[in-house]
Amino acid sequence: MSDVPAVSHFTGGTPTVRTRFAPSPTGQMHIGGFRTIVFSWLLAKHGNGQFLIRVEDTDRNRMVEGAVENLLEGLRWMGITPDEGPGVGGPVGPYFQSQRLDHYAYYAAQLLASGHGYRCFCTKERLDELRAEQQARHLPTTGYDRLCRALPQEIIDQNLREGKPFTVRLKVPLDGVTMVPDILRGDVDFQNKTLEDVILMKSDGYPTYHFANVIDDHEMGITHVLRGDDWLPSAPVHVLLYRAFGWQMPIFAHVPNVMGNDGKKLSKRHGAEPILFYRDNGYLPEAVINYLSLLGWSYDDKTDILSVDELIRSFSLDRVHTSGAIFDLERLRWMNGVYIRAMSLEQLAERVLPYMERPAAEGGLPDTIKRPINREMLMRVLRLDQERMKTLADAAQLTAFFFEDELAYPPEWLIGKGLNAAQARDGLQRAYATLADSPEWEHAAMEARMRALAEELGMKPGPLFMGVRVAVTGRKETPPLFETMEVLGRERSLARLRDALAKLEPLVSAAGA
RNA sequence: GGCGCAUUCGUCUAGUGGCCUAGGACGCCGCCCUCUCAAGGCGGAGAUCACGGGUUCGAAUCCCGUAUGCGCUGCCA
Repeated sequence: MSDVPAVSHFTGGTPTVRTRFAPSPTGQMHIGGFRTIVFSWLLAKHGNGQFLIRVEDTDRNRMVEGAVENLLEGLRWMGITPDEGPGVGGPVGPYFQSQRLDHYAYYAAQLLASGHGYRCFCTKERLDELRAEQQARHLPTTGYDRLCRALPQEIIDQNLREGKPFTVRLKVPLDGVTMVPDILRGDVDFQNKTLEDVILMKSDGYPTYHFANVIDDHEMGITHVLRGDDWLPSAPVHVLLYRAFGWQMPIFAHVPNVMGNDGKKLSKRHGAEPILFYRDNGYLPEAVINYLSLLGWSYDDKTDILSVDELIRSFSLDRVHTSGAIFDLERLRWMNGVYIRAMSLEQLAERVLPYMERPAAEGGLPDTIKRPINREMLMRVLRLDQERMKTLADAAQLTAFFFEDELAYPPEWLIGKGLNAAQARDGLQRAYATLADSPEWEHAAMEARMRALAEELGMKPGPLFMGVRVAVTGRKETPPLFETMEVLGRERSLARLRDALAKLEPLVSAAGA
């Protein structure tokens, strides 16, 4: 226990920025956590440094299967590649705290020896009772009553001989002030008497967050600790620990939390979707990063679209502010649309294809449509629908009629505004004839002929076109009609018009009767 | 209850003593474009800068107090 563990302290030559994100694998990461990841990553990359992942798996009861893989998958999707961490390794590993137990034991012993820590033999039961009583009496100070802080050595020895389990607590100064230097908020002072003798080592030999994070950040050469501001209240404990070890502190930046619509910290309960939800729903990682980067940070007073390169180039802590931000899905959707519109058709086709080809139950095209989707056809379709998409997942709904064989829609839709059934039928009939006669299946020519037809019939183009639109697409909202028909092709368009005529006939009879 | 942090349009934000009768963006509304829906263009509503006191010739910006919100108060992280 007293041997120095085989650590490789970070000894990177030139001064550099090293940041980390330290998730505990207790569930799915949501977008709030990823905002902190984005900040940490951008800061590291901006400073030409490293960003690492360290898994804080010190709570054996709350471990969730697959949580680490899930996080890694989210990172991969976002295009954020940790320089060190699970899966990639690195010079200061291991990057799982459960594999660093010897480090914590070593430093715990050191703390015990130096008198900065002490063994606590109190049972969980006693602590629970203590807490219950404190709460019942509404005492101004809660927390451990420091019973074991001054245990006589004989008792300690005896307890040890008897094999009584113990925790190691930090011996917090009883008075004075501990200052937490936070680069975003300035110095935050805490009266030591309001601090608790927190547990550093649990009785199972695992460290608590307070202990492990300090040791690991030190050993891993972390220069900037970015974490949610919910950590600020326990930061003085960490400061005390750095001081007890005589280590230089990293720069602390307690970034504001991301909140849900209700103004409360984002959590599973507040509609905080796991990050992969956004992937599955057709959001682009570059848009998500852009959006997230602007939650608590800003570039200037007018810029809101920034590429990852631009973000890396311009990100800095002094433009991070300190109040919480509510996650606004509408704004993300808008931004996602901006990115979609900026893509080339080839890129868009490439990226949208997997979304369209997945099963209908997962949001893809109707299962009756054969996969794979014809690439060339897809590009022609996407040219028309690109500006109508907010997410990649929208494509299936938007474009399905281009690929379907049978259209289903209420026949009444075929009757344009201000028309009766017979007029609509006649218009459709003439439209069919006109289009069937078109020597070339080209949108401008078709439009010219159809406008002439409208004039001849004494109809407004709008209602006439609407009937054709519904006939050909089964929708009331589509891309420009004639370009749509051009893409759809002569045969299919005319066939759909014939079907529409058949559907309309009963309505005409009904109206006449 | 104790401790801490925060507080500019509904939302994200700009603003670090005079350029602010507070700017941009999302959303909303209207107009234009137009065969529908989008996209785009133009315009509009929307913030007495939480409130109250100071400091100052001058405050969203500095100080104090209050209120409200959020967070922490676990052998969770």
